[in-house]
Amino acid sequence: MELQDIEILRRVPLFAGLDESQLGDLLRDVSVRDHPKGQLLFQQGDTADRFYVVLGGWVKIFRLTPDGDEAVMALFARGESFAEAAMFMGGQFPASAEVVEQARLLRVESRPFKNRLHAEPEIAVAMLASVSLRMHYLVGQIEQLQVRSSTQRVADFLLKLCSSEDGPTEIALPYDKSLIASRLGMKPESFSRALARLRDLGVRTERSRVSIADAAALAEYCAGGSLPSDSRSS
Amino acid sequence: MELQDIEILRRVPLFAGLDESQLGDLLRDVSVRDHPKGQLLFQQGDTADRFYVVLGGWVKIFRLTPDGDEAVMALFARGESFAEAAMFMGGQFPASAEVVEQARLLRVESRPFKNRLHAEPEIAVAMLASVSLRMHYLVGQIEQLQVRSSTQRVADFLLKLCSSEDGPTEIALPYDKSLIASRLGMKPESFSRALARLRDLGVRTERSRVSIADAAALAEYCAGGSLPSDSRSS
DNA sequence: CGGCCTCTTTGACTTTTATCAAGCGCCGTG
DNA sequence: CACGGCGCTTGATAAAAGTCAAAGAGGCCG
Repeated sequence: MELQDIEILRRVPLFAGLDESQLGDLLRDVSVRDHPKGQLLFQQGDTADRFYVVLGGWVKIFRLTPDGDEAVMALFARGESFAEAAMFMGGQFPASAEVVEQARLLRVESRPFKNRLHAEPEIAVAMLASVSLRMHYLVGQIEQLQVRSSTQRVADFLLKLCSSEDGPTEIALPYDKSLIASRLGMKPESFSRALARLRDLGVRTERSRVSIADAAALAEYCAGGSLPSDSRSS
Repeated sequence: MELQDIEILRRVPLFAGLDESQLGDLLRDVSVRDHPKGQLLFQQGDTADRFYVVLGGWVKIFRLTPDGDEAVMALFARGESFAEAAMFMGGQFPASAEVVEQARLLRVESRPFKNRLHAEPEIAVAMLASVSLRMHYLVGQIEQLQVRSSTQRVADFLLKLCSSEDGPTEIALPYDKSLIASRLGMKPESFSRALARLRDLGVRTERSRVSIADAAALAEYCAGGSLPSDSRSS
């Protein structure tokens, strides 16, 4: 468990509201491990006795259709937790999870975690606080879908992918572009065009490799900046 | 506390995951009251020692700007809870709340509620379960903004307003149309046009009164149906 | 009663994204 | 190595919603 990991944990809604000592207590019972691409974390029907937080890499949640091919239900990236709802409920995992790209995961076991909540109900209350807050925020976002343009969403996605460094980077798309497009709520065509528009900001793509010349410029664009070709600026 | 109230409570994320007896335990410490329009529930800065669930009517959350006029931050309708994040955190309300339209509210006091969570941590775990589940759902909705059209959102809004009866109804808009539009994430012009489009489905509007000839038709349209004028159907 | 102000509606136009269609390139297989 | 499939890109077009502008409708106040 490294310092950088803690910073990421603080951004996970479940843990965001905990104070130093509460977080420390919880972390006594968890493990952090790196997982190779392709590893199966759990399968649909397994006992939901744990949940995970992604510290790096990618994990996909999927189910197998009767036809035998898989339906990807969700993709989780750094800073996101998954399977905690199943764990809290205490049944079985409703889907399977597989590491899509070499991933660093925090694993929280149900037993010690729930024991901790019983011993320190304040932790549960703090979690409810931050999760409630986050939920209201999300509901507001949904109702006012005044969100960002598709190009901004793609830029945001790329930024989350490269390890939050400012300089030039090269990253690998963890998945088919059409799947990424659907995760970002747009059609593959729109995704492709968005990438093309970002070329003006120093984003080159070749196959599944993307090179980013200036992450800071991307970040500024996400935050409301305009594309270089846009003549009008505020 | 009437049977109908319980049904609504079951739809509130915080309570959705509780079993019969857990919910019963919690309800021992709450009160249900009808509030007249205009009543101030709490003011920014008050101690956050309670939260509410809307069983009927409307409540607005607002702050006063330095200029003296109010900025509405949120509107809550039946089936929504508010101020629980502030209560869990235990500080002060960050904004004020006022009854916009004669409202029936469930009021939950912090002290007995938190005592209950301490006594039965299982309740906290169940709440975390359903809130987590809901959060994942919301995140999915946000990422894939393939949501519904603005007209469908308006239809949905109207349905939530009329007390879920099928027959013809007449309802009063609780607020300026431009404010409702912003709550629904669209411009006032789009809201107006959406209402115009719904006329084909038996929705008449006159001032702030809206009459719905056939709620079932509206519901079907929300669920993916098409407008009568749409020639193509699936 | 008249004038003004705000909210609402309507119209014309622009922007954004989906849709339809075609073409390109990589890659595995025969 | 040619073929065919599949994913990706690109172009043209259409639908949806935002923007700008102006007109209509109530309500409030003098």
